[in-house]
Amino acid sequence: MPKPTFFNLPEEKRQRIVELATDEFAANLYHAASLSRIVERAGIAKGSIYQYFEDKMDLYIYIFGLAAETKLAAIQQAMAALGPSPGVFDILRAAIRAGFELARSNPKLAAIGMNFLRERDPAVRGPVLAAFMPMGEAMMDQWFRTAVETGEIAPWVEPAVARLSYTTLANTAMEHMAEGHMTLDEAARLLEGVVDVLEYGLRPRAEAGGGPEKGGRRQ
Amino acid sequence: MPKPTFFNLPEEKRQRIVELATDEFAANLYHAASLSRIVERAGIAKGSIYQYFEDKMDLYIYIFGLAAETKLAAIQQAMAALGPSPGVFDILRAAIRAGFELARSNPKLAAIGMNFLRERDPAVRGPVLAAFMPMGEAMMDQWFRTAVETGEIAPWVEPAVARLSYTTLANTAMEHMAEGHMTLDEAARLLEGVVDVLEYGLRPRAEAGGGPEKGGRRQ
Amino acid sequence: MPKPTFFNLPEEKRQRIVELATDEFAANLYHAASLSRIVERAGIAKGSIYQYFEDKMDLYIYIFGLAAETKLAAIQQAMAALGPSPGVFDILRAAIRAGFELARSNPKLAAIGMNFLRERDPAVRGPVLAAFMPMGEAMMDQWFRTAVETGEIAPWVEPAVARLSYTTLANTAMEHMAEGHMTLDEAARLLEGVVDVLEYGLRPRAEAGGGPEKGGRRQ
Amino acid sequence: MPKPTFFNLPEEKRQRIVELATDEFAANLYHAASLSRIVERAGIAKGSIYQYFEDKMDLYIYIFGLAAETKLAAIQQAMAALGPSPGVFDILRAAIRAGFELARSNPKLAAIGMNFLRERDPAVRGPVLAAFMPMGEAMMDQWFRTAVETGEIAPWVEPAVARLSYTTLANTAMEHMAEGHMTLDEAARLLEGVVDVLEYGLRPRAEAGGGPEKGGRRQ
DNA sequence: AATGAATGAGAATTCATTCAT
DNA sequence: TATGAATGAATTCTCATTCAT
Repeated sequence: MPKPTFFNLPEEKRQRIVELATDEFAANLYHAASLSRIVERAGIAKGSIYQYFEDKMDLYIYIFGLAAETKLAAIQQAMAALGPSPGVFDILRAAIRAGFELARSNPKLAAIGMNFLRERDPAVRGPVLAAFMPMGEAMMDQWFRTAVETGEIAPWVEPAVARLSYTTLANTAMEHMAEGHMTLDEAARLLEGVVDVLEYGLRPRAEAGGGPEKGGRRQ
Repeated sequence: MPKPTFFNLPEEKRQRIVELATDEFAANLYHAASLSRIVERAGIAKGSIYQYFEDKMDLYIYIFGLAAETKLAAIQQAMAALGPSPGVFDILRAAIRAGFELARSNPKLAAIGMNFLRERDPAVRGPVLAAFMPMGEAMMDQWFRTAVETGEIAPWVEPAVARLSYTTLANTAMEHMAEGHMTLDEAARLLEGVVDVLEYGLRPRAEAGGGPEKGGRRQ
Repeated sequence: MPKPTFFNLPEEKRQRIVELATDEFAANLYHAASLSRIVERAGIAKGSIYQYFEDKMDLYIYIFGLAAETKLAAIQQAMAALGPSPGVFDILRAAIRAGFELARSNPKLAAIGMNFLRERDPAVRGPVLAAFMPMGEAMMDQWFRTAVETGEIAPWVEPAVARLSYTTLANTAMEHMAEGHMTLDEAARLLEGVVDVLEYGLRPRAEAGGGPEKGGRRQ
Repeated sequence: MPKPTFFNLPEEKRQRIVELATDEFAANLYHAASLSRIVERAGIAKGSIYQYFEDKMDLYIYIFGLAAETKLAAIQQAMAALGPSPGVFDILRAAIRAGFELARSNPKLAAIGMNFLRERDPAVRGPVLAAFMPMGEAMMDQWFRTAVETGEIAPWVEPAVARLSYTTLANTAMEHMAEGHMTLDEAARLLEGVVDVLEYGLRPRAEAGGGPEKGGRRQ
């Protein structure tokens, strides 16, 4: 959490710091990101950043949070347009569109999220997950849990697993796109195609057994 | 490629170096891994590691190669047991089982592969891909291409995208497991479930249009 | 170019760093000069020198520039005393005297220039020449070009070659002196003698052919 | 001096070592030259070079000596063709031609000499000069001394200075050429032109005073 | 006599963090 | 509250030389 000092800063200066820190964490994983570069580009004193934030991690969590908030807001707005009690696959499609919209309008915010999903060091993942798990993972798990309850998807689908799969695939598609292998439109359509597949594959089937024959959780 | 010096080393010493380097690259992405730590733990002089390898990347590629070889061998053995001309989804299931088997018997080797999939720096990805692409990506792309030709999956499925999706999902599941959230059996069964879904979702359908050709929504 | 930090340093400290760096580059060619030694002698932390300069080359160019400026100022002052439109050989004699004056009053500054003339690595020569060519080589070439135009020296004398010869000879004489084989006065007189010879030898001659046009022998 | 071991080596192996060491010292000044590279390319064991030579300097002096011998032989052969009691300027021209001939036929040997003339570290210059001074400098000094005695050049010309000037100019021209700014022929002709200038400038003049007006040694 | 593995000092450079002003 | 200089440990890599086999 930033120190009070940070919020006493003139708006413009605070903005500049946020912006340049965002740039840095969008372009590099945590350890490769450099505080020195941030303060240098922001034109502030090296020591000042420690007046505003406890340390590098504190700054990172703050920046990550801003990106997460923005994305969450976009998703919730998209969901609000879906009407009452939308299906989980409609939610997913809406979330995808919202996510890609954000990636188009603000690629750096999106990059911060993508980078985090690549983060490996537990010393980095831990604090961030601790801070944001409820906001991200918990929300999605709820979607799937509901979908199972409403019978929209088969009962053998585990929420955490579905969420992880969706997240992973979405991130992969966005990176594939960010690396220039696809246009944003192609990536979005592709991912909606994946949802189609999931929708088709995950829905309860008429077959006896209530799940895929050879795998899945049958206990 | 290691220098000849390395292969002239007493078996035991060579083993120790491989093991400690494997530990290091299993626990850290490339840049976070430290040659200094490796030599320190191995109890050899700073300069000695450069008697064995050209540089850090040379060592990394060697260690990565050992992991890749082991994994490839396991996969090919599993495929050999499938009988003649197996379907792509049977291959995937076999590969998954083999991969998870390896992760059980040698979690560090598996971790090296998982870490690479998180690698972001092109200066790291590039040389490794150059060295191992034929062995990994090219092989998988071929599976999917064949499956399209044999009509096993729908023609709108792009090999590279399918491969990326599969790889990413498998990696995520393995990491999920490696972090202790699932037992190995659970993870394996889960992933086979995903393949079930894919098999069901990707196969050519009788409906008009034959699939999400543009990836668009059909509702 | 030094970083602003460097110029904010207390005068005394800045002086000490300049002095010790000058010592180091006066005593060693670029690659043999050691930043570690400089910081050690200066009693500052290893990392501090990078607060002041971008890198080793940045420091070297700065130190070289100080030496070059000093020498140039001395030469221009000497030239100013020559009266209007002096002949090229008068200029050379003045430059020699000024250079040797400098070598007497500040042998280390002179040594830096002499060392550069011994430098072989293009990675060292390149950046320095790029920064100082106009100040050094271009200026001298102009002297000789003018001298050809005014008919003071024969038209078959190429500016670049004349400049190179003069520079090399002057450098050799100064080094010879710096090594204690001659007194400064002896060296200066000697070099003026060389200029005499050149003046006599290079001037347009009455003989047919006007000089060694092809550089060939005439006997 | 090489150890006896070296001369017991099979001819071919000895040749290879000499050749590759020559390459290395032709391409780099002493400190930049790497024993490691030499033994690596020669395909001999690192330790072996220490069976043949005391240390790096011992090897360098040996290689330098071979180059010096070759050059000296070429010069003496050229001088032998001059007939009895040749003039000093004819000797110089012959020496120049011989030197450039050698640079054409064996650029590496020539490069070793050129590099030495750029050497700065007294720890390098010292031992080499001690070993070869009589062979090189003493010989040339004798030429000029004789020329003064025979009245061929003016008495105010000091042998050591004339030798240094000649050496320096010749080296500069050869380097200029080696860097591709001149063809070998152009360089040779240019240098003979310089000798012309020297011949013209250094010869005893009719003027009173017996030397150049403003400079020269008048004691 | 030959080998070649081992050594360790030394090189340049980067970094997050501290602290006196 | 802001500054920005100072820190020193850490990084990868190179080198001439030694020494047990």
